[in-house]
This record gives sequence, C-alpha cells and structure tokens, in this order.
Amino acid sequence: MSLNVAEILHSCRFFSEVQDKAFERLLRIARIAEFKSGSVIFRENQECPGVYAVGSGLVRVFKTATSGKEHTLHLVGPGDTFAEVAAIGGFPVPANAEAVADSRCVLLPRDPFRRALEEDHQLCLQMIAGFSYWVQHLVGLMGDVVLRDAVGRLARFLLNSEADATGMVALPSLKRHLASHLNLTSETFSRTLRRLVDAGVIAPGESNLVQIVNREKLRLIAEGLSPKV
Amino acid sequence: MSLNVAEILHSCRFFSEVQDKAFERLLRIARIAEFKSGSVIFRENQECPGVYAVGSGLVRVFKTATSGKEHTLHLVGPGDTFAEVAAIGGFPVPANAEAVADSRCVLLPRDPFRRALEEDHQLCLQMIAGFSYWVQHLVGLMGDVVLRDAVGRLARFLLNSEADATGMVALPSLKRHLASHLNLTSETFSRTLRRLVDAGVIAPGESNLVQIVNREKLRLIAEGLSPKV
DNA sequence: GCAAGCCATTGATTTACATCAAGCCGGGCG
DNA sequence: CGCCCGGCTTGATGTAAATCAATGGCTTGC
Repeated sequence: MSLNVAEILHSCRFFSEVQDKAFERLLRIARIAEFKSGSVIFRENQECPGVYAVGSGLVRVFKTATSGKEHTLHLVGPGDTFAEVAAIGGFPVPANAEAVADSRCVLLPRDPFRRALEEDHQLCLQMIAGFSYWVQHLVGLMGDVVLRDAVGRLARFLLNSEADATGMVALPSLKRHLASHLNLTSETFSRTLRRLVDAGVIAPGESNLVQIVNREKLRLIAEGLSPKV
Repeated sequence: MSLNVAEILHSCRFFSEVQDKAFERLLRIARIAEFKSGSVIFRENQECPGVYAVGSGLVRVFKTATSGKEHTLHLVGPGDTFAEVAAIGGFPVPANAEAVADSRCVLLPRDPFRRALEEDHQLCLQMIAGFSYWVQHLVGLMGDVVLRDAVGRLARFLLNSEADATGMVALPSLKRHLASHLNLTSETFSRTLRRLVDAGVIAPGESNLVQIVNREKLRLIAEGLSPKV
C-alpha cells in the first residue's frame, strides 16, 4: 500500500501541476529514499542531495545553536517538500533534517533536477510559485515568533491547522517538537495549552488531539485582542 | 547625478545578469518611483504594485502587531529589491514598506512583469536564483532571532556588515530601526552596544559608525562561545 | 508484571529583556 | 541666541518565559 514515485510526486503541491513531458523527465531522475524514525537525513552545511518530496511519515527540519538549543523550522508531512531551495540555489543546506516517523520520500537529485529546470520553462514557473509560498510562509513565521507572545503563537497555530467538522485538530509529532517550532520550551508549551483549556476555548482530547471549542475567541487571542487569558 | 532606470536595474544583483533582449523588455515596462523620507510605500495586505529596485535612499520593510510593536524584516538599500515575492507569487504584500530616507526606485509593475517572466526563460531562472537567496536569508534571520541572545544577534550583525580596511562599519538608518531588525528595543540595543564596547571588541565612532577592534572575539560572542561579556 | 525510559505536566525559582522614567545632546527654527 | 523636539543613553522596576526540579503516566522489553 505504499505509494510509488509517480503517486508521491502527484500528491505534492509543488509538483502537482507539472505537465506530462516534464513530469516524465522528473520520473526518470527520481528515486525513492526511506528513513527510519529518528535517523538523520542531512546536517546543516552539508552539500544538498536534491529535492525531497515526502510520501508518508514525517520529517523535521531544524536549526541548532552551539548552545544545543534547537528550533524546528518546518514539520514536513506527506505532500510537502524540503531542501528545494538549497537544491535549486546550489548552496549547502541551511538546516538539519531528520525523520520523526518512518518515512518514505522521493529524492530528485540536485544536478539532473537543475538541468531539468534550465531546459523546462513550465517547471521553472512551477518552482517559482512554490518558492513564493515558502517565502510568504517564512515571513509569516518570523512575524509570529517576534510579534506574538506564547498564547498568541499557539492560538494561531491551532487556527491554521486543519480541523475536522467537530473542530478536532491533531498535533503533529511530539509536543516537544511542536513547542520548538513555536519557539517555546515543552514546559511552557504545556502550560500555555492548559491556559487555553482553562479559558474554555479548547478541550483536551485523547493522545495528541485537541478540540477547538470557541473558534472566535481563539482568533481574538491569536490577534492579542483578548483582554486576558 | 541621480541614476536612470537602466543604471539602477544594472546595479541590482537581482537583475544584473539579465540578457539584452530580456533587459530591454524590462526597460520598457519599468518606471521611476520616488519617495520622500517617511512616506509609506505600501501597507500590509495591499495588492502588490510590482517589483521595486532601490537606486538610492533606504526603505524599511516591516511587520506590525496589533499591539503596535514593529519588526523590521529588511532594510533595503541601493542595489537591492523588495516586494519581488508578492509580485511574482501574485498575493498581497505580507508587510509594510516605508522610505526612511529620500529614495529613488525603479518599479516594475506586476502584471507586465509577470508576463515577461512567463515568456522569458532566462529571466525566470534569474528570479529563481534571487529567491533562493531570499529564503536562505530569511532562514538565517529566523535562526538568529530564535537561537541567539541580544549580544549574539548584534555581534553577528556587525560581522556580516561590510567594514572598510580599518574595521569601520556604518550602522544603517536610525539605531531604533536597527534595534527593531534585531528584535530589541532601542534601550536594550543601546545597552548591548555598550557591553561590546566595555568588552573591548568594538569602539564607538562618531555619528553611527563603530569600529570592530577584535574581530575574532566578536565571532566567538556571535557563536555564544565567549564565556561572558 | 515489573523495571527502565521517555514524555508530559506541574511547581518554585531565576533571568533576560521590556517597560517606565529621567536626563542629555545636537540641530532646526523662531 | 535660546528654545524645543527627536533620538540616544542610562537607571530602576516589572514580567514573560526559561530553567531547575519532582512526579506521574505510557510504552517497551525482559
């Protein structure tokens, strides 16, 4: 039941609209890369192997300080890509990547991929669109980390996570990793979650599910407009 | 003595390598946009007018929180561009821009520019390279803000600023804006600068010049390896 | 089924930075 | 000239979140 290369690439927003001829070309250069949970995929400053597209599992992209503190930039799930930027730009990867669940990815090796880009205008345009998304995302993150406090960041994260009809959202991965993504320690993450529960805007579910009870209030909190939580 | 459109575009890393035919095309759609110091160029969420290339002056790109707090993402000087991402991606600008000195820019209006991109593969490849740079830059910033403390951020900023032979570096714009770029209040910025002076790694110069006295030690501080400053 | 480890939660304490509050200094303008 | 105003510095105090420390599940494996 595990997906093949073509299925993974198709499921990926970044490549989903690539045309037949260009797509065939990608297929020819692509190969599968699998990682066991906990294994490192690459380390900061290494040469970039190419573009990865996640088919299943979850990978965490993060920076480390000399102090040992980590910041997770991105939790990459199925349908998402990573290392595209370094692959295309031709510089070393600016962060670390590790699998946090058994993961199956497609790897488009850097050099053939870059050649494809140079020869295929459509593909090129696709990639540009993908990049725009990335930059927008990073600018958003930046604003979050800097301009919002702990509750604000968590509230916004919950709002942006997709919920099912009953308002249930699944927290990805370990809470600790999510905390690091929001620039919190796992302790304050825990306390902050609790504050939202106490304020009655979310309800704790089993394992790592939470239910959004009062979306409107959550939005106010995210904007820092709620008098106090 | 003010530059014309072609000169500005040529001086710009983003466009410097665009070929003759493509360049002519850009010239045809470009127009000059001038801004007096303090005037706002656009506000967050507005429709993106196009790509701006700064010829002279200085513009500040920043986000604002509902609390009123600001974070300056980028101080854009001559030879640099802004709003490229939103222009190409076709979404509203994700931040505010204002001139902090009388500024003369080239504006490449969004729609004709996008058409040029669609029809010109070389231009497209150029833009991709430019984007990679941007993402790399943002990831770096992100890491800075999150993983380093006040001295570390300032130290790294000084190291990355270009200095003349004597180690003099010019702080751009108001100190206040630089502070906001480093995610500090102007008070802590001031104090932090002083700490570095007291530690003997930099020396204060007139107006907004500082001299790097001990580059190696500064590097250690930036990496958080210096036992104490 | 019990021991060994992680992960999460909760509480007590510390700390880096923000905020509040004066002074200071240079420079534009009446 | 002397005034004022904006930007910078410096000091005193406040506070959000980190750190330190203890405990209570859950899993995993013998």
